[in-house]
Amino acid sequence: MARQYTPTLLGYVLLGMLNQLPRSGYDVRIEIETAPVGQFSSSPGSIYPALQQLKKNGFIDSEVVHRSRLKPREVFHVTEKGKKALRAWLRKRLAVSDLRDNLAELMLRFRFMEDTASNEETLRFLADFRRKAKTYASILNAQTRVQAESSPHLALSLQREIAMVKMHIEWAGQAIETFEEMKAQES
Amino acid sequence: MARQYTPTLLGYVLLGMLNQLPRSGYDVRIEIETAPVGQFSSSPGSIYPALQQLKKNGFIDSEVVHRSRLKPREVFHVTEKGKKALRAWLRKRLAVSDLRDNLAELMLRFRFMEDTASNEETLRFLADFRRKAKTYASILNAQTRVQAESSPHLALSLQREIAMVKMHIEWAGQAIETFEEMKAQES
DNA sequence: AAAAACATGTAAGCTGTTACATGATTGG
DNA sequence: CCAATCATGTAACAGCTTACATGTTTTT
Repeated sequence: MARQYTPTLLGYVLLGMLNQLPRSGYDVRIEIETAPVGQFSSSPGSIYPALQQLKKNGFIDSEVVHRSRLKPREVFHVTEKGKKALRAWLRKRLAVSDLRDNLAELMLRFRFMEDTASNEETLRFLADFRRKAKTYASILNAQTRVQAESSPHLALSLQREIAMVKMHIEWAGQAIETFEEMKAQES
Repeated sequence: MARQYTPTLLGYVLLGMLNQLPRSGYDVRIEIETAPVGQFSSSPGSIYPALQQLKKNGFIDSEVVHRSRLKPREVFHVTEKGKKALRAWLRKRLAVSDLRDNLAELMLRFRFMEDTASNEETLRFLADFRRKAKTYASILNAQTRVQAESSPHLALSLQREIAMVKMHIEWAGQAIETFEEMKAQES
């Protein structure tokens, strides 16, 4: 049995995009180029192999479409297996270190929740996010006390990091409010 | 003539660290592991080849040291060529898109300026940083007006991005103050 | 005597990048 | 008919990761 494959970040992004709307590789490239979803290259050498990989592993499937009379396009859509993988990615619990190292990925996850996750699930994500951010904030504050007076460069770097986490705690608070209101209106 | 090699981000970080203090590969690994400078792997397969590459291209050199009686260590130091490359990296002008895609690198540059750059140079960097951040902020504000009412996910993502840039503008302001005071005290 | 820490490396593999290559269709 | 756009791909390479491999010195 071939050992299991897990998509890369780019793979999940493609999964997320195709889950919004089935598309051709070309369409995906255009969107990544114009509405930068992350800092991914939109070059063919980047996108096409990634799509092939996803297809080979059964996360997406494709059908060839002759739209009017243009050259036939290969339109990809997410399979059940792909949807399952996407949902699992979106639901993954956060680590405190993600706040420092994987912010971009967390934000991508948040954005793709729009098409797959319930408001309840989004709220769970945001609550987890805020909690982990608070933990990280206290770690950083402890560091400030320890290093006390170091170089201005180091001190300012730490200050920036702290300001960053604080901002994210506030942001999460606002976001939670937004989604709680939406939940209230549902019932 | 071999086409010229430019260090990768990891390469510059190693250059910066060795510029602070000559070290062995092992010492570098330990520091990257314990005081995370970025999200680099501290594994030997990551660090040693990177050092070899820098050495091969004349950015660093090494001497074998028998410290007391431990196994001989290979201690690396930055050459003139390496220092020149490091300074060039630190001085590189910023692009607006760096604020979105390369924040981590910019902050690494700021930190390594401590050992190489004058306060004047640091101030130039910060001024450039703040200016580019303001440009980016106005771009984001324009986007807000355009998309107006979209999904809460997208709207909140954009809000977060804006809060982030604002925070960085303020941070740069503080940092500029700090370094201007230092400059004043110099004279 | 064994375990932990010191110290350095190699090999295989995956991703993603740039550059190259191809061909169809549409607009001027 | 020529250029631009549509559309898909391959090849070569760089960089990093994990896992493997090896041996020494110090501590227990």
